[in-house]
Amino acid sequence: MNDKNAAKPQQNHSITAIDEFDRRILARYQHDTRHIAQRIGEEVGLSAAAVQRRLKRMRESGIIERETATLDAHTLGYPVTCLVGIDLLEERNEQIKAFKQAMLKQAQVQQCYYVTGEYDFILTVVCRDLQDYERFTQEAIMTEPNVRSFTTWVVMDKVKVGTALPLAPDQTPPR
Amino acid sequence: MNDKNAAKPQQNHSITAIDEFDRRILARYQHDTRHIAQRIGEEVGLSAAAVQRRLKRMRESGIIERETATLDAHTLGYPVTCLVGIDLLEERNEQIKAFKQAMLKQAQVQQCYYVTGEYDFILTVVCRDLQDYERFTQEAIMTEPNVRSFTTWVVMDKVKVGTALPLAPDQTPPR
DNA sequence: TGTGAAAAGGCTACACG
DNA sequence: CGTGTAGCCTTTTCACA
Repeated sequence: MNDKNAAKPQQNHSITAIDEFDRRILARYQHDTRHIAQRIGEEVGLSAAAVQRRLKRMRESGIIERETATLDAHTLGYPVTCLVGIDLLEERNEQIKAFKQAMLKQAQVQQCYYVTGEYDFILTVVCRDLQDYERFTQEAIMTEPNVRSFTTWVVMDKVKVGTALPLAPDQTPPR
Repeated sequence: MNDKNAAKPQQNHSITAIDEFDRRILARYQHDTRHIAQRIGEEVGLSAAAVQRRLKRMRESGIIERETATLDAHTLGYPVTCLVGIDLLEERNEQIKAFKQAMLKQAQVQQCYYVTGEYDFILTVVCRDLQDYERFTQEAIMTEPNVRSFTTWVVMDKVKVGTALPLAPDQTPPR
């Protein structure tokens, strides 16, 4: 049992049961996966083994989707981040699907949302400089036959990043 | 009572030196922090100990900023994600700073970018439903005295999430 | 679920190239 | 100077109550 990169054909939404302990575990673990089970256990009032069991179960059930490291984009050569709003010519299923596939293949595209409203897609793109961004738009965006227009917002400050969910319905003290 | 992660007295942003081994380690580790050092070592041609040392060094130097878990927002009660473009009335330093602080306090705000162009800020917000989003806008956005207007894009599909950087897999001649 | 033992992985000291 | 090896320590996992 190794990589299960295969598509998940089903999502056990209804079967997945989360209790208050799980929430309190996740509230800590999502911020720092190196936060060890023993300490989480002390904080939530459970043994380390119980915390491990719950983490394992939540990984298998898909509640924990992945565990990743956030790197310093600046030091690694990508000091510039741009958000891009894209308007397509035709919003037919084929076209949408094709554009999604194209974005998945672009390594510089960090995020890609298919949205309602003024634009069809909104991207987050990292680049080495603005010249690199221009090259990206020419090679990845403007070559897409279905793009009507796009708008760029250059990020001046990443005020908040990450995806920590609000899991704190309460800070009920144990005991 | 062991050595805790003491505060980092210095951050060598500019002096940090990364070689090809580090890049190849990060290329794997950033996608999956449970990818153990021994296997990384086999893949990049280093011993497990060397991989550990390099990971530790990169944590301390700040190249690895944090290690987090991405959770299933849908199952955890936040099935709706909205992107929000915000236009401020005054772009003075005080106002900008105040708005940033306000967004940092909002747990539902996953991401917040201060950008150039058509908007001043672009947010990613998770919510329980559209009614919850409306409440959010009323309580978190419209109460901010400096907001001129805002636009909402509702996410229909998270085509791509996460922040994995393009780390030249094997071919990065010093350029 | 908690407990305690076994297994696995991470961390460090030391010698080598 | 960084690596590999070996050994220790921590963390996770498993069997059982």
